[in-house]
Amino acid sequence: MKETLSTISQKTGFSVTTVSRVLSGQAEKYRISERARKIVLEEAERCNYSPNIIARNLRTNKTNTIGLILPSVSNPYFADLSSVIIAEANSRKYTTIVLDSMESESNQEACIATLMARRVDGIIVAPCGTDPAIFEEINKKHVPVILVDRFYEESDLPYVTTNNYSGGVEAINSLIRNGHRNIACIQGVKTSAPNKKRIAGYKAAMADAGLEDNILVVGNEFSLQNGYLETKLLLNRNPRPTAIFTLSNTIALGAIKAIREAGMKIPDDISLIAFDNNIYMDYLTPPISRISQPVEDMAKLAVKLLFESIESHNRVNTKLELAPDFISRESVKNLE
Amino acid sequence: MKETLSTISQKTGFSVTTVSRVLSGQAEKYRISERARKIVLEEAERCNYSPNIIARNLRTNKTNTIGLILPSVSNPYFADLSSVIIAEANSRKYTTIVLDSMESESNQEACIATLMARRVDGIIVAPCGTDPAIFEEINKKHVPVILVDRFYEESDLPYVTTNNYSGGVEAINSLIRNGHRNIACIQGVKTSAPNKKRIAGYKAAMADAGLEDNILVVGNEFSLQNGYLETKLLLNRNPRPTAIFTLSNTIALGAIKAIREAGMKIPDDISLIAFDNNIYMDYLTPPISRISQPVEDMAKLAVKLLFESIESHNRVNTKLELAPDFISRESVKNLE
DNA sequence: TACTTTTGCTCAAACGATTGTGCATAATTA
DNA sequence: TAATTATGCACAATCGTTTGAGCAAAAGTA
Repeated sequence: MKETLSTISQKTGFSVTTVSRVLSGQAEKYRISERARKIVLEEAERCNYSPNIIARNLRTNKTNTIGLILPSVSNPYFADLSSVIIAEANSRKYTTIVLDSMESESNQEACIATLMARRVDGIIVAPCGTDPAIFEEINKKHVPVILVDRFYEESDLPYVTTNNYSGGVEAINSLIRNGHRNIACIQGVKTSAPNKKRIAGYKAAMADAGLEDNILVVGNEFSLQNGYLETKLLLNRNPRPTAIFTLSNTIALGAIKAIREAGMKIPDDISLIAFDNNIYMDYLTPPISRISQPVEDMAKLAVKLLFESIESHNRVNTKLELAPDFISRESVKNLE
Repeated sequence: MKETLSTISQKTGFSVTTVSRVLSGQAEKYRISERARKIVLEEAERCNYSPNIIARNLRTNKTNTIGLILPSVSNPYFADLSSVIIAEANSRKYTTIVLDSMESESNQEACIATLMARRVDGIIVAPCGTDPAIFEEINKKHVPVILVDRFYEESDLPYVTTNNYSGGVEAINSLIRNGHRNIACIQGVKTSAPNKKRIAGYKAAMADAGLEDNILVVGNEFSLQNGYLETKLLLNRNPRPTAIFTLSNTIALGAIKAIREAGMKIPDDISLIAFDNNIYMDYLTPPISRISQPVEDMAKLAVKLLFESIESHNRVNTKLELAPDFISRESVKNLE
């Protein structure tokens, strides 16, 4: 492990330059003789040489590393996302540094500082907060930034997200088709763009059906607890909603907990539709109807955009919305 | 961002050395005057200086980075583990590189090569495969290695894991207390130590109850599909087991799927107990009795051990088994 | 006044790679 | 044979930081 170009140079008698060129595959370009190549390669093999990437990074001013900032690494949705991103980056010979902002803007700033100090070649982020300024500056002056899942509507930062509006519309329309009129929605972080779009879809679909007066949006966090508490309150309302639309998988679990505690059954006593997809949702009783985000496609596209940007040394300004899938299960009662 | 010690040196008139010492908090130690400190700090502030960590790493031969290799980044169990490890490392000013071996030894070797080339200061790994040699060599010659979850019985590499044996015993005893005699077990990767220990616990508890003849172990993968297929077969056996013990959460989901397809109900027609804990298990119908691993404690201890090793420049040889929790729910029928 | 100690700072090497340029020698051509 | 071109390699600078050693000038002491 103490093997360097210099030690190989000494062993073989060739200069560090020559050794470097052979080992970095530039032998052809710099006309290194077959003989020299062979000797150098054999010595490198023998001593198990592994180039010091730190030194290379310093010299080339490239780290072959990307940064990934997520609001919650352990959330299954983001765990899936990171899994795909890590794999995609890896297939391009890049390493990923995953950081957790824990839904806090100050943590997020610390994450950014870490990534900038480590001179990553690009950043993929599901941002928290409402101010795009810091990412815009980085994107303009330093390294490319691609937003994923969450984005800033007023900014021209590139992003890949689900078509959250149509997801909201689809969810509500399916409820309306089943005769529901009194549909409540439990939201997550109010200021996040996906949340806003889903709410917009919900409201538009309700309005289209002439149900403006029944619009009811509660909650403020993408968490189980939020789902639980808000559902408790919803179940006490008069009239009680016949259906609940939860804007995340965690909120859905909280809602289920509250519904059970009230001794009620899904879908007989109340219907439920959720955003997000997780395999376990099919194993709940009943399986939950849901709006599934194309996580793998989103992750792959985000990486693709990032590398376009890195390799071209230009910024992209692509904004992509991928269509969600509606997965119909048995958590919605037909009231007609 | 093009700000370096050298540019600050030029602006302020102090040498690069002095600037470096002020900015790295060594002013006291090297008797830099208050006046000089102030000037340098102000200039650094003004131009928004951020040290080039790559250069620092090269010079100090430390990267303040640890590597984490997992068999499946998206598996909720490992997602939880990585979340805690990332946070713990971060609180010690370390960055984590997460890599996915995808349960393949050749991938695992590639991961190791990546981490060594990047000169991480230490490695935490839930290894796959049965050969500890490569990790032993790294641990001996290069950087400290701590195993987590999975480990090698014959090796003296340090590890933190669950007491999988007692977990197996507890699961089976609880079934036996409920009158079960015909208990099948669906395992994961046969060669992994946790799997072996769980099986050993299962067999010991069965034997203690005089049920050697009823011992039945099937399966070979920590996956939903394995759980599904093996359960299909188990349900066709004669006599059919009255209870199934699945060695992971994914296997449990597969078992549930097969049981449902057969038109059977848990626990009325068959009982189920699983290894691993996930919040959604409480929301299944019925909630699943399970052996919960202390993921957070394991992660924190693994990080603690790693840093002991890094900071002391010595290897630790601690081997820790943490007691699992038995979470009793309604997936087990009392046959008596 | 002369010597010692402290203060405040700089020099220059080092970490390990990459890379533009240059220089012999060998091979080719005229 | 002389001029030209091709071949094969090495020199030395560079990336931005850290750090042991050293050296004036200022302050303290005798």
